[in-house]
This record gives sequence, structure tokens and C-alpha cells, in this order.
Amino acid sequence: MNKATIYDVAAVAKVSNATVSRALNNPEKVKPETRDKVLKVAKELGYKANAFAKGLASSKSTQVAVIVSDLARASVAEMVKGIGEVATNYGYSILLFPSASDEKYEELLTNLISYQVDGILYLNDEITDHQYKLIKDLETRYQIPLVLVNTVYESDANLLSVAIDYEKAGYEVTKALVQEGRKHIALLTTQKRYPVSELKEKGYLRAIEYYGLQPEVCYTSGNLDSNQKDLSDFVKSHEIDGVIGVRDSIAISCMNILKNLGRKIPEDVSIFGFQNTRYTLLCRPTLSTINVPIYEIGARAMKVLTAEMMGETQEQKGQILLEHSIIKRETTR
Amino acid sequence: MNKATIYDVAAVAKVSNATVSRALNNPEKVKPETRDKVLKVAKELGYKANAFAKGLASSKSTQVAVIVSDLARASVAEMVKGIGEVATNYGYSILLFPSASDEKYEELLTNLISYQVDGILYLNDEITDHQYKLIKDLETRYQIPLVLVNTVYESDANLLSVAIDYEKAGYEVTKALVQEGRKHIALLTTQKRYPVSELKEKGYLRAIEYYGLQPEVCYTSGNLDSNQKDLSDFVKSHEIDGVIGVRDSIAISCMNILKNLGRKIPEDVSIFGFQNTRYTLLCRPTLSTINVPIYEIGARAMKVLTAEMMGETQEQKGQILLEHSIIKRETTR
DNA sequence: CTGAAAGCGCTTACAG
DNA sequence: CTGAAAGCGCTTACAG
Repeated sequence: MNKATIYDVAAVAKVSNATVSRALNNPEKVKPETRDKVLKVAKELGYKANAFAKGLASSKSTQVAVIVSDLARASVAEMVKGIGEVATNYGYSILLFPSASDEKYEELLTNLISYQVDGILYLNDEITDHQYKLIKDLETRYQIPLVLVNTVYESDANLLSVAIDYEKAGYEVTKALVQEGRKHIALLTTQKRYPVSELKEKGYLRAIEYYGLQPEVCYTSGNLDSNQKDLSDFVKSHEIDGVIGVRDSIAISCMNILKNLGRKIPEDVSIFGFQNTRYTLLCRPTLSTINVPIYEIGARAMKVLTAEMMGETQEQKGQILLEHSIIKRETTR
Repeated sequence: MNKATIYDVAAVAKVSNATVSRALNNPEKVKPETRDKVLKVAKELGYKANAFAKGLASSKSTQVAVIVSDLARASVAEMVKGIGEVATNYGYSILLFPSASDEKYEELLTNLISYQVDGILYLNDEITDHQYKLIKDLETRYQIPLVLVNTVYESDANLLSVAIDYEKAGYEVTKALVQEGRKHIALLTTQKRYPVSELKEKGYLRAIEYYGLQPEVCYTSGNLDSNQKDLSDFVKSHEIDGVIGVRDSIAISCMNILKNLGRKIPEDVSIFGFQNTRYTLLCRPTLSTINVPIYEIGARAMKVLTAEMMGETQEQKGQILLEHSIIKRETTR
């Protein structure tokens, strides 16, 4: 069975195809009786607009590209979920692109252009200068709006982005430990230099300096296995009483090691994670953490992008920062 | 700056647009010198094919729809990652659809047809009869290949699907507990009747019966908070020495409750999860579980779909079952 | 091996 | 409020 086209509907409804198009897309431009007739016929025939013909004729795709690094990471998936639900509400579909290495990046961009996406959401934690140039080029040459999601690119303050104030969060969580009386507070961060991790570190360092303490930073991989050794070496060679992990999972890995060494949590050492994933509730003791409104970051980013695509200029150019909060559970006192 | 079209390339290369099209898509049909010239010009002008025009003219979209229920679930995200990477390799883009309630389902399908997707991957854990009818209709009426990913629809054995043998896995994990000497083995499953959970339960019941034991099934929600009460009530009212959770997170929740009640793991109670998520490594004791090759399930499903889209009929119609394995860690002896 | 031409299914000024 | 017609940027038989 072949799909009904706009002409089929026009023929049965005894109007021109132009009228069918109007009745479907700009109903107010059509006399009510005509409109009702057209709509009825369209329904009877099971008419579904061909998105390609529509896109070709109107040069609107109603598709947005979502570029992700590692979808398997809990926070990334949650953000995409937020994006997806808002997109559906606004009538946009989402084209998912696993982000590629620098070499394959051009190919990705070719795809974006081929599909004539109406907008781009960029979730990669890290954005290299090379990638920035390419993607910025897209924005300026083809006028495709772009919003960074939960990441920032500091060299261009005008780039739209949605995140939380990670520097401030890093400062606050360190301060919270200081106020518990902790003197030797370590930051566990990733070897790979994600912009958001760097901001957390900046806030940590600012607080450490402010309170006259000694900074202790451990760089570990995100990998659960190699973490073990890095963290274990670090913990044995440093006398610490407070720990901040840039991810919940890193904080928990460290907690497990500390417990093995006989340290009591939180009596001997207080621990904070970052993100408030489900891990925090499943581990024992339950993990204190910074609540990052991940879903909302995704949803908000999609809303901002929608506004941009509609040609509404933002009141607020540049970074949009959502609220975070400190959640105290059993790993702090 | 406007995009270069195939005509721009043709004009500069001094050939017809048909030749440009051929040089790009069927290079073997074009004389090498002509081809090289065209390719060179295309590159110079930064020509990118317009996917809409292409799709309209050829009625191929090179897009596949991926329908997901809850992307925030670790296993779902991991599968989509597998799908995405294979899709990229084969030159397909993925259109992500958060699956909707039965009422909004028609809308979703309208979108699928509008975008003329070349294939559909269905990741929803549950597929209702109503949804099955609609989606099957799509396959027969519009000839859009469909593959179920990590789910099954038992009423139609011919439907292509990729999963593991959950019934067998349920049987084996129960048997493993029996062989440890456990006599009172409980299954913790979800209230919502996912097909895969039902298969696990079936396998569990078969083993329980085979070994002449008494079945004990607890139905709980997937929600971490309400789990607490359900599991706690269950554990207090049943004398158990073995536990199987249909998800790692449920198994861990139960373990935490048992530990609170003073039961020793694994001395008093052995525990198995299902899936082998990262949770299993972060909790203490580390969780024994069934390893489900989630990423591979996604990747394989995309490969099967590709074959279908190419018109290659499968050697193997119906269900494709990947290998699973039992991983023993610290929660079993 | 290459070109002229029709067609894919829409949208949208332009008339009326 | 409605229709005729051109155009969006490709592909693909059909000739040659």
C-alpha cells in the first residue's frame, strides 16, 4: 500500500493541494468548512506528511542534533532524556550523534549539514579548540543555533550554555568540610581535563587558600579498576580527613578503600561526591553529595535552543546557571 | 553564505548534475578523470548533499528510529550506545524517540512515517498488544524492518529480536544458589510485568520446582524509596538464605536491608543481581550477578537491522540469543 | 560514459 | 479564501 500524498487528499476533498497544505499547517488561512473537509479526508486516507518534501520545500527540518560523548554515563543519559521530552513537546525530533574523534569530526559535521538540522545541542564534556572552531563555523556560516549542555567553553563567553556554577559548588563543598572541622581535604579528580572538573578544582583551590589549608589533589582515571590503585596509593601516602570526589563513583571507590584500611566514615574521614546519582543511595554509608539538576539542565537547554530556533533572541546571552544544592547524608557529620 | 548544490558543482566542473550525482554515489559508473575532477570541485566548494532532496528523490532516509522507554536506565543507555556506534559505521543516523503512552503512540508512529525511517529498533522493555499491532502494521504496510532489542514479544515468534535467554539465566542462577546449599531462595522482581522479568521468573520457578523447593517471590517497584518498605517487609516475614534480584540495584537494596538486620553476607544469605552494572563493583560486598552483554545486544540488533534494510533475509528468523555468564563475587560463597 | 528531463511531495509568493 | 505554478535539490530511467 502506498502512502497518500497531499494530491490524493486534494483530489478527494475537491480542492487544490495548496489548500490542503494550508489547512494542515495554517488552518486560520482557510475557511472553516473547507478546513474541516480537508482534515476529515486527510484522516480517512491516513495521510502523513512526508518530512523530506516538507524539509526540502521549507528548509526547516524540525530535527535537532544532539552530540554526545559517552551515552553510557548516567548523567549524559539523564540529560538526553530531559532533552528528548522537551523536544517531543515542541514538535522536534532528535538526531543522536555519538561524537567522534577529531579526525572523524568533519564527517559528523557533514551529517549535520546534510540533515539540515534546525539546531545543535552539544553535550560533550570536553570541547577542544579544533572542535570549537568547526562547530562555531557551522553556527556562523549556516546560522544553526548551538547550545552547550553541562559544559562550558571559557574562551567564548557568548556561546549559549546551560550548566550549574561548578566553581561555586566546588568552593561550597570544600567550605562545608572546613566547617565540619576538617583540615586535610583532598580532591579526587579525573586525569582527563574536562572543563567542568577544572571548574570544580578551581573552586576547591579557592576555598583551600581562603581557609589557609594545604591543597591535595589526586588525579585518577574514570575507570573503576585503575582507580583502585591510584586512589589506594594516594590515600596511603596522604594523611587526610576529608574527601571530595568529582563524581559520585570516584568518591565511593575511595570510601571503599578507606574502609578497608580501617578508617571510620564519617568519624575519621568525611566524604562528598558530585552529582547525586543513584549510587549515592545504594552505597553504605549513603553518600553526601552535590545535587546537580541533570535532567533540568537537559530540558532547559532544549528550551533555550527552541527559543533560538524560533528566532527569539535570548534575554540572557552566554551562560545560564541552574541552582545546585548540598545534600548531606551519612558520609559527613 | 549559501550551501553549494549539485548544480554549482556541475557548473564549475563543466559536467551535468547527473554526472555529479553519479560521481558521488556510484563512482564506478563514471570515467576516472571526470570523477576526480568532480570530487575535487565538490571538495573545493564544500559541497554537502542535502539529505532531504536525496531522501525525497530516492525514498531512502539512512535514518533508523530508536524507540526507548526510559533512557535514564543504565542498561538502556548502554544499548543505545552500542546501536549508535554500529549505525555510524554503516552510515545510518539515529532518530531517538522517547516512547509514549498508548494514547500518544499514534503520534509517534506518524513521525516514523513522516521521516521515512529505513528501519526501527524497539527497546521498550514492554510491548503491549496495542503497540504491537500498530508497529507490526507499520512493518507490513510500509515495509519498514523492525527489530526488538532486549525484549521479546512471545505471541509472534517470527518477530526479529536480540536478547539473551533470560529463562535459562533465571534457571541457572537459581541452580547456582541451590548448589551452594541454599534452601529458601527468593526472587525479587518488579511489579510492572516486563517480558524479560517474566522470563527470569519462569526460569526461577522451573529450577525451584525441579529441586523441590518452595518459591518465594517479592514484587517491588523499581523505585529506590518504595523498595525499602516492600523489601523490608518481605525480608522480615520470610526466612530466606538466598536472594535473586532481577536488577542489580534491587539486589543491592535488599542486601543493605539484610545487613541492617544483622544477617551476614554471604554466610547467612547469598545474593545474586542481574545485569552486571557498575553498581556491582561499587557496593560492599561486591555483588555476584549475571553478566548480560548489553552493549553487544544493541550492536548486534543494529547489525541485524542493517541486513534487513539491505534486503538480506536473515539466516535466522525470530529470536537471536546472545551468551550470558554467571559472575561470582563476594555476595555468594 | 554522459546529458536532458521527469519526478519525488511538499511550500509559498502571486493573482484573482 | 483559493488555485495555478514555480521551486526546493536530488535521483534515475531513457537516449545517445
